[in-house]
Amino acid sequence: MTETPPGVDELTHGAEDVLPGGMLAQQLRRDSPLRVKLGIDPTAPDIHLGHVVVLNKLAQFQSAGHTVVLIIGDYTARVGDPSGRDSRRPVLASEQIDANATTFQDQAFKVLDRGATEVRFNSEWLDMPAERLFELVGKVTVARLLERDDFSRRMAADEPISALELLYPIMQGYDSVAVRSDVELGGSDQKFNLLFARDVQRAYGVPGQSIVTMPILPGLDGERRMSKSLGNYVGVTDPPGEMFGKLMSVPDAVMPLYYELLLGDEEPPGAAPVEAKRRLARRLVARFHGEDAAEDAEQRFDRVHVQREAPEDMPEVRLDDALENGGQAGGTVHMPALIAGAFGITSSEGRRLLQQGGVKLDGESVDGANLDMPREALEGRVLQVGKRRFARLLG
RNA sequence: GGGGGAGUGCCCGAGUGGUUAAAGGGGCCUGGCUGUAAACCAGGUGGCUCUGCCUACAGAGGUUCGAAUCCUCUCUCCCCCA
Repeated sequence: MTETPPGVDELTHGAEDVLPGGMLAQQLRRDSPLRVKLGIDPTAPDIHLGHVVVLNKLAQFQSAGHTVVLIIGDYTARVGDPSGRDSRRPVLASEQIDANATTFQDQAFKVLDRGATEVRFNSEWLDMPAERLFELVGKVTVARLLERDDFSRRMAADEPISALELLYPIMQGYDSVAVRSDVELGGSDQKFNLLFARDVQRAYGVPGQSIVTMPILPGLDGERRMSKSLGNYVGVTDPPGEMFGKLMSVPDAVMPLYYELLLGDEEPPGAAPVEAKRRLARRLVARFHGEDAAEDAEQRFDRVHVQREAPEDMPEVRLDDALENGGQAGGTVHMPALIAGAFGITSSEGRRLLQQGGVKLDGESVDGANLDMPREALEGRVLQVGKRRFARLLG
């Protein structure tokens, strides 16, 4: 019985799957650092906490001395991966993809060590002549591709599968060939793709990688996976206050997962749920914005939500700017238009909020019948919509 | 190549000539309760200079006093057969 090499337990801690069994441990016994791959398609411009789960794990490998290879899927983003989705993903415009690729890197390096990371764009090798593409595609069978869960399910349900989608796992697999990856990380929804890459690697006569998948982080709704398009995400570049607030709205039920996957820690035992959540929010904000910002964010939160006061800092809105057509003659301000201008909503929406009693001035509800108010009654006061939107009105 | 089916508001999904800005559900928003949790209750959810006006049921035409609903063409998607 060989000793388990140091590191393997930690490196697989929290993982959902580590396959094939025992392989990673074996790889770790080698003297040379492993090449650990992560592919990200820049389909949305922000990295959120869901990505962080995997990035954390990657950072762990990195600090253990392994080489992280971050692949920006600028080419595959044009293909569209349907994993975990019911419908096909729209193909993005290239300019959009390129722009996303840039912000993606910056954000990924909030978790990873930039100096120790090899960044590659997969257009580098995937943008190949048709002849070579045929060679690649010729190495795999449709049957093998159709083993994937959602493909077979969609086949069975008579739902469409575009040929392009079939290409996706093949290309992702070729990434592994191109960068000679020893290990690939990903979310558990990527399991098939990561395993499939092994086939592609072997078809090219190189050793197959081992794979480590991480559990999927639920979003702020506590139900569905965290994703930008579902709007249930916390971006790593969200401002401290927003990040704190969003985290405080996480359902209790998924809090243990947040602790586990994002902090690699247990929820503090015996703490009241609010307290536990507060610490979670505090720690995560500190991680991305620093300790000071986290403290400010918490104080601001208390002020607004515990003491129910207006925050100290809030956007300032000039009455004239908010009212494109200016106030009415006679110094009256049309409230729906003001609300719309101040908070970037439509005036119809502003009107509804007003009529439903959701609008306050200096903390006092505005009578919904007051569609027009004298300008003097507004200048210098704090306009509030709902619980958390504030603006200071300036003449 | 042939045949069949479908395109409705953020999403799903009713509606098949007249109180239809369009049932119902989901989501979301506001209010209540509260811990910006869950659950629950109430209201809202196209736009606007709002007791009214404008724009909307894939797109363009047409029939009609009147169309999301009927007709024509176009576009898109799905299925089956080959």
